[in-house]
This record gives sequence, structure tokens and C-alpha cells, in this order.
Amino acid sequence: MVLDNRFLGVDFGQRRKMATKLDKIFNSLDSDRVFKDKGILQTNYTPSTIPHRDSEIEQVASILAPALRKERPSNLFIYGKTGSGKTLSIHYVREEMLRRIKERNFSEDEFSLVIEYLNCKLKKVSDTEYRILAELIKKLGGEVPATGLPTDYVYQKFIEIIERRKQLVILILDEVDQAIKKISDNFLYNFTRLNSELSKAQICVVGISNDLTFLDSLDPRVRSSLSEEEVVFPPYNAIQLQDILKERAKKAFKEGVVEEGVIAKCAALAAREHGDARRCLDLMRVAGEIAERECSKKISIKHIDRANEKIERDKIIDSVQTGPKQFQLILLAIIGLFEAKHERIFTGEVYDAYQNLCRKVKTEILTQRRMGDILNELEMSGMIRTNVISKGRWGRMREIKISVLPNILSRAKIILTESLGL
DNA sequence: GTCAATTCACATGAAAGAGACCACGGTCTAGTG
DNA sequence: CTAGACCGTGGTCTCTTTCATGTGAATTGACGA
Repeated sequence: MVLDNRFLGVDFGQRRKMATKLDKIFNSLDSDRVFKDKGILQTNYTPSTIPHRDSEIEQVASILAPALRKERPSNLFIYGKTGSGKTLSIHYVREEMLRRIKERNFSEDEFSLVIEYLNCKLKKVSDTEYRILAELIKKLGGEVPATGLPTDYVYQKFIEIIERRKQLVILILDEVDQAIKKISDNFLYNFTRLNSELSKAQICVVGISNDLTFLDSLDPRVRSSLSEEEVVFPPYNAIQLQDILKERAKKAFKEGVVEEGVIAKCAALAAREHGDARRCLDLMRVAGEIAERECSKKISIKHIDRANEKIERDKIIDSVQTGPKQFQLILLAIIGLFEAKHERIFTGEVYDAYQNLCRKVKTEILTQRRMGDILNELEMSGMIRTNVISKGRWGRMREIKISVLPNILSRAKIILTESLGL
């Protein structure tokens, strides 16, 4: 009813105007397109060639090669910063191995090779021991409820499934460092020791981590058995990033769309962020989207700048909006302090300001211990930067800085005050 | 003046509790033949 | 007799608190030159 009235209330001229506007938007979708195939710049796209990673791929392949001879390869550990091509390369090697094993077609019951990939970081999928196991079981064709069972039972089930037949299982655990931070490392220990419990099947673990110091934090026993072999993926430099980008841009965009210098700029921005190729491609894609939305036929450097800001803003705004109430309160306390003094902010001050805010919105106040953890999490999400400093006689504390552009910050503040009802 | 001890204000770890969610097996209940 | 509802028990997960221990440099105070 309400809807009807509103429709009737709009006079014809206005509707007409709206219609032409929409025409413009919808028509621009197919006439003025900059993109030839946007999917090429999306993160889940797997290119046919992986430039500048030949030697790493060779190393990985040669380590895993024994699997094709029905022998268990050494456990492997792969390091490299985000966007250095680890995941892409391991996927590539996996595909190649599976293709080869298919060509040789061993009879099913004699021997089979299973290579499973699991990203341990994806929240809600697998950041506990139970869930990782459950996920693996699911991938191997078993069925396990999301919760409610004892972990030992799930282990048993996992072994059962693997032991169903004579096979070699290569488990690729991406971003294990994330998982191990939450679970203890004897999870990995169990995994590497699993072979002694298996009679028919064998397991090989490939761990991938973007934290180079991760291995040091492990139990020595786990370390030695997990990283029998190691491969390091160095970050791409700006020139390599340009190569990658050129290749993809050629396929993704129509000819002549990308202006001079755009690719260089893009690569330079990403190279500054430890050579993150993913970031680089994102930048290019978002720049393309912005250009398209403006009905511009070319992508220029200013689009890259805008894309850079937009990516940053979306990331921040999103985590501000979706964060739990306590996170929002603490963030708001930090923003308030930052605006008031524009100087270095310390833990104690934040806690005081946070307590005041809690009283204002009548929310229970968390302990300072907990706030410390939340500050760490905020740092993880890139909202703030913290640094533990000691002021001698005046104690030890975190120094907190905001690492967000001012215009994004004020936007975030508005969102926070609104959603908290202040 | 020098050097070790002290001190502050937290950081950081470990353990444990609360409350939500879920599986499983046993018991109860209503519907069916 | 049986399918489904219901309940109690025991498990995980997340968020949180409590208790304990660690930390780094300014400050203090004893000591000797």
C-alpha cells in the first residue's frame, strides 16, 4: 500500500528523468565497456602461465615428484609474503600432477593419489582443529557434523577415511600459521606423526605460511618433521609486477584502454606493499570499474589513485561496520582521543575513554586485559598501528597510532556514532 | 660518576567459566492399522 | 507398533575474566673515586 502511494506520488517528469538515468547506466554496461574479460583480474582466476616463478615451481614439483612413483614425498614447507604466488604455484603443480596421474591411469584399487588443498584462514571454515579435520573429511568424501562430536572421534573418522584404500594423500594447508596461532602446534605434530598409525595409506603435509618466522615458534619436533624441505617465495619486485600486470591487462581490457604509465604506477604502489601481486591486480580491476562507471573510455593514472583510496576505504568501512560492539566502542575511543590531542595515544588513556563511552551507551565494560587483545585484533585489520614502548619509571604500554586517511577516518567516526546511537 | 636494584604500567600467557550451539541416545506421545 | 517430539548429557566454539608472570628503561640509592 505504502509502496503504491509512493509510486503515484512521483510525477511523470521525474520518472522520465529517472528512466533516462537508468538507461545511461545500463547501456554503459555493454557499449562503453573497458573490460574485455573482467574475470581475469579477479582473485580466483588461474592464469595458464605464472611468470617469474619458474624456479620455485620447479623446486616444489621436484620435491613432490616421488608421489608419481607411488612414494611418499618429503613434507614441504613454503614461505612467502601474501601475493607472492605461493597458492597459485601450488595449485598449478597440483593440477599438473593430477593430470599426469590420470594419464598413467593406475587401476583404482592398486593406487591412487589424492591432493587436497585447504585454506586454514577462511574464518568459519577452518580455524580450529575440529573444523580443519571436518573440512578435510568433507573434501575426502566423508560426512561430519559442524559441531557436537568429540575431537578424537573426528580424528578416528579421518584416519578411517584415509585408510579405506591404498593411497597417497598430499595435504596442502594454506596459511597454517593462522591456524596454529589459535590451535596449539601439537595438531601439526599429530598430522606429521599420522603416518606411523596408517598401514595402507600415507600422508604428506605441505604447509604454506606468509610469516617467515613461523617455523621458529614451533615445537622442535614438529619443525623437523614438517619442514623436511623448504621453499621460499621471494616477493615480486616492481618490474616483475609490471610483467604480470601487462600480461593480464592485455587479456582483461580492450585494446588501447590502458593509458601510458598506468601499469607502472600500479606496480609501484603494490611493490611498496611488499610486492603483493594480488593487491596489484585488485588495483587494476577497481580502477577499471571506476573508469567504466564514469563512462570513461580509458584508464588513467588518476583512476589508479582513486582505486587505491577506494580499496582502502572499503576495507576500513567494512570492518568498522561489521565489527562487534566492543570493537566499535574501543575504536571510537581511539578516534576521539586522536582528534583531541593528535599525538601519541597510550593504552591507559584508551581504556579510560572506552570506559566513559561504555557508561554513556550503558554497555558492560570489558577488562583491560581483554582490551589489549582487541587492540591487537584492530591492528591486524589495519585500522591502527601499535608499538610497545617502555617509559622507564612510568611503565610499559602500547603506543597507538591511527593508520587511516583523515577523510576515511571522519567517515568511520560518523558510522560508529550512528550505529552506537550516540 | 657508576652500577645494580627498584619500580611502574602495562604486555603477555595460561587456565577456566559462561552461554550458545549441536549430536546422540533414550523416553514419551500421538497417530495409524 | 512406529514416527516424531522432547529431554538430558556431553561435546565444541567464542568471548570473556582471573590469576600469574614478564618486560624495559627511568629512577633510586649504595658505593667508591
